[in-house]
Amino acid sequence: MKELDPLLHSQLRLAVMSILMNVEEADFVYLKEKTNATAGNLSVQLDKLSSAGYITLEKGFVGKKTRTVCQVTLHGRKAFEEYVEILKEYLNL
Amino acid sequence: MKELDPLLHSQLRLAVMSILMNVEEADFVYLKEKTNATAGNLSVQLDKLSSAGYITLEKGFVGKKTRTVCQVTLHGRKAFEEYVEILKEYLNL
DNA sequence: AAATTTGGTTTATAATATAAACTATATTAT
DNA sequence: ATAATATAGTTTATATTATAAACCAAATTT
Repeated sequence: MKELDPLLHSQLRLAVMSILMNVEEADFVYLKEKTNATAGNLSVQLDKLSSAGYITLEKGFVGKKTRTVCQVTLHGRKAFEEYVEILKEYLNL
Repeated sequence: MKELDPLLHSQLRLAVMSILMNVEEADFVYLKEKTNATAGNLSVQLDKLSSAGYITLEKGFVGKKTRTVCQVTLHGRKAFEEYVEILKEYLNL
């Protein structure tokens, strides 16, 4: 049996990636609401995805408020799709 | 987003359940080979699945050698199917 | 201007996965 | 016969991970 990418095989990171696969971009607040994660947890997991090159984090401002915008990269997209393929074998889909 | 059953959302336990969903029963040695897990890890994860009532463990003998036979329970089957349904939402399947 | 909210990050803790060490019996080689 | 190796696991220690709690800085409300 093939290994499931441990970076994606995590509840919250998978949820984030799943959302990002379907939108052009999403900001921290939106992801937090959608996933029901705490800010701390989300922050940590976004950093991991970013460090792996699966997403980009653009930390900017709206007026003087910070705004972190996330986007899935091509690399992240591929990893997600590969993960899905392997998972399908596990789930008999 | 719905929560993914943490008992199933684990590489090894998911692999075990996936195998057990497709066979009448499987023993420790078979599961170990199929999953490439170490004996220690497999032992621990089988106990967790068993404690949750997702599988049964029948520890018997073949001659004088121990043999642990595993089977998925109805409860386990339901949990697995529910898990798959929720996961599908994550994966857009 | 004090209190609260917003948008996060950092750090401490709890939970999990994993491997290493161990036990008991069985088999093989000397 | 007995020493060495293999088989079938379990127990325990450790590394990794996830999560929450505590914190920070700026903005908003009272």
